[in-house]
Amino acid sequence: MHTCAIYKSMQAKPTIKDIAKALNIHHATVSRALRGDSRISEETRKKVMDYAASIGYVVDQNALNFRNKTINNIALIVPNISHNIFSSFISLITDLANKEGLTVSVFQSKEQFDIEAKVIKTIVRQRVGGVIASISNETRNGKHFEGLRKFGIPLVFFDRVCEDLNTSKVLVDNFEGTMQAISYLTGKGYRRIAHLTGQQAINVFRERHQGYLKGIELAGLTYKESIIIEKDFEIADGEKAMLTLWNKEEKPDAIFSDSFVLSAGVIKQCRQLKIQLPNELAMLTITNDPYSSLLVPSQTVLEQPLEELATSAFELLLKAMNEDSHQPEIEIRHHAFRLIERDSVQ
Amino acid sequence: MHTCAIYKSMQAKPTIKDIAKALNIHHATVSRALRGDSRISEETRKKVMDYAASIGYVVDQNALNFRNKTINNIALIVPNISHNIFSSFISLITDLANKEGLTVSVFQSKEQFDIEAKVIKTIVRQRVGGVIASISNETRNGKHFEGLRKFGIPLVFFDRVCEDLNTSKVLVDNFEGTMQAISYLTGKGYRRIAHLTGQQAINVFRERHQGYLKGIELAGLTYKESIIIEKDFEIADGEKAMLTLWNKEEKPDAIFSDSFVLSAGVIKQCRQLKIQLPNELAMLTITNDPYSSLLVPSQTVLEQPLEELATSAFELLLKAMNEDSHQPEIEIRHHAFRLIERDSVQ
DNA sequence: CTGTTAGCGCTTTCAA
DNA sequence: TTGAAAGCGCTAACAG
Repeated sequence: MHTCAIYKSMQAKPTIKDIAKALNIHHATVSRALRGDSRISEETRKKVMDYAASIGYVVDQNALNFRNKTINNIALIVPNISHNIFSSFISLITDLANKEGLTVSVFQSKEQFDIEAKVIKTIVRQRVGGVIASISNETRNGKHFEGLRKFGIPLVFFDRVCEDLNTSKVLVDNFEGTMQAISYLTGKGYRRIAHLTGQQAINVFRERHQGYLKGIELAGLTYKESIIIEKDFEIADGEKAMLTLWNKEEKPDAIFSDSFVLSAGVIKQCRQLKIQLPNELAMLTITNDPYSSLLVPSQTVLEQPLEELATSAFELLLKAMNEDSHQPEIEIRHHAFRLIERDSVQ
Repeated sequence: MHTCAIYKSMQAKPTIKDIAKALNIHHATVSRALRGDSRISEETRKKVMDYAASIGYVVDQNALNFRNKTINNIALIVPNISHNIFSSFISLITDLANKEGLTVSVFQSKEQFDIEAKVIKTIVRQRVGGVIASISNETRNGKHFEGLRKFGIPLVFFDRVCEDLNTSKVLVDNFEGTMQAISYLTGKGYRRIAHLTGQQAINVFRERHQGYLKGIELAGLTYKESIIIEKDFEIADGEKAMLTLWNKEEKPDAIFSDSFVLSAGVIKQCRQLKIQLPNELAMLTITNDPYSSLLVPSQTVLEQPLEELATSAFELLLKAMNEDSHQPEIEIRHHAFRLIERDSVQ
């Protein structure tokens, strides 16, 4: 993200001075008229408005922000824009922000720490009003986010967070939700539940794994098999994981998967191995992917409450942006998963 | 998108004047030192750099852009951020833009003309450097884009375009591609191919439908059944369309679907109707959805070359942004579909 | 090599 | 009700 290529604006845009000159009044008067200042006479106001419209005057938000030291945009950092959970989140935040007159700049870390750090530097330079972020798989601490704090740029994390940073956070109740999901499975009679998850350095995966272990423990079971995928999930990871599990002495009777993509891989592998789903193997997936219901069998899922997450994150960000103090009030919100029963569990 | 809520920046940030004062030099010298102007002595440069780093100085991009009348961001308007094709496109454009030191603001029309028009007004105010857009289903002409031209803001359309606007465009060869796809199907022996498509006012759907008709004609067939979904596609639309087609006197032996979502609905309905796929019914889908291979049967698709589209769109935008003339050179690029054979056609 | 000055587009005192 | 002047952070032209 170098900065050599910055582009000249191509065209002289009309300014309030142009209007002022044309109407033989002072540009401050024009400014006031355009903003509907009550001290300006109706006559002048109309004259200014009409002329402004006729030449296609539009206020320069850049100059405005510069002059007023205001800011009308926020930044969103996600690991991967094109992943459904994040694009849905971007969509929700964009709508909320636009309603408030805020513009949204999106950035992706591509799950890489270095890119994330670069993005943060860019964001500081841009003087955005605030940042909502979900960290990359490689991120181990939040030092690179400190630049934001130094510049008083509010930061709210969602889902994947820097636990060492004292900022507002919006979290999904991974531990609780996973534990309950496991109880749900054991309640249905499943006894050998395997867990497909991600890097344990990331809060969400660690919490889910702990919830899994707790759930197994609570049910008094002994079978515990976890496969931890260290990189970004791909379908092939699910396929491989399933193969590994099925080649073991004791085969699972249920898969608890932390990702739609992994589940898709599992299903693919099951087709290969002629495993009957859901008869021979139940599946429960964490995801809110719109296509989970299209898989065969349609997936029983633990749905992340994306709308609540987005609303909370945006609320907390706005609150922080509106606070005067340099020590913004920290708030951590938890949202519960929703279990959606479909055909992959019987 | 009202504008009442604009936020004050919370904190006094160090400026070059602070540095100048502290070091007893002129702020212009600081400015030059920071930018590595060769005229500044190594000693001064180092002093400035060190002090700047020590107080955490970061240049104010806002002020920079204002002063230089430069712009370092572009806007992206899509119908729906969370639709895979668009989020993938956003992802690609974001990476290309960031490499050039440009920031990307995303907007979505939600397939609504009114929102699209509002978004464009916002973008003009923001004085972005350029716009890449794909229009909403409701958009019938490009008058609301004229504001951009008036301000010399370059505009490049991709995929869904305003045909009345003389701007650069990046298109998929819908007519050609569809025609070839139909030939592919007829070559495989299919004789009753139905077409599921969208509003004929939108270039992509109209072109595909024309390609479909041409393909049928070329094969000397008589069966022609099209179902046109007027709104944003949903799974239920695919289900309903399939039901309608199957209830007709003459049933199709192949479905040519303009959307992954519609195909998903078709498959769902086929399961309901106990139609054997692909034996009783072949399917060919236009999409580059990463999950088309996960459907059962995995979908033979006409893939949109998203990377090429994004690269082209960005190239054309950059070119337009770099041109001095007020009459930018218009370029229209076409990209071909790629046929990916899977199991839904035998 | 460095300082001076002016100004980008806009708003906000202060004055009239 | 309007005008005049100053200044946000930065750079560039000119001078020294």
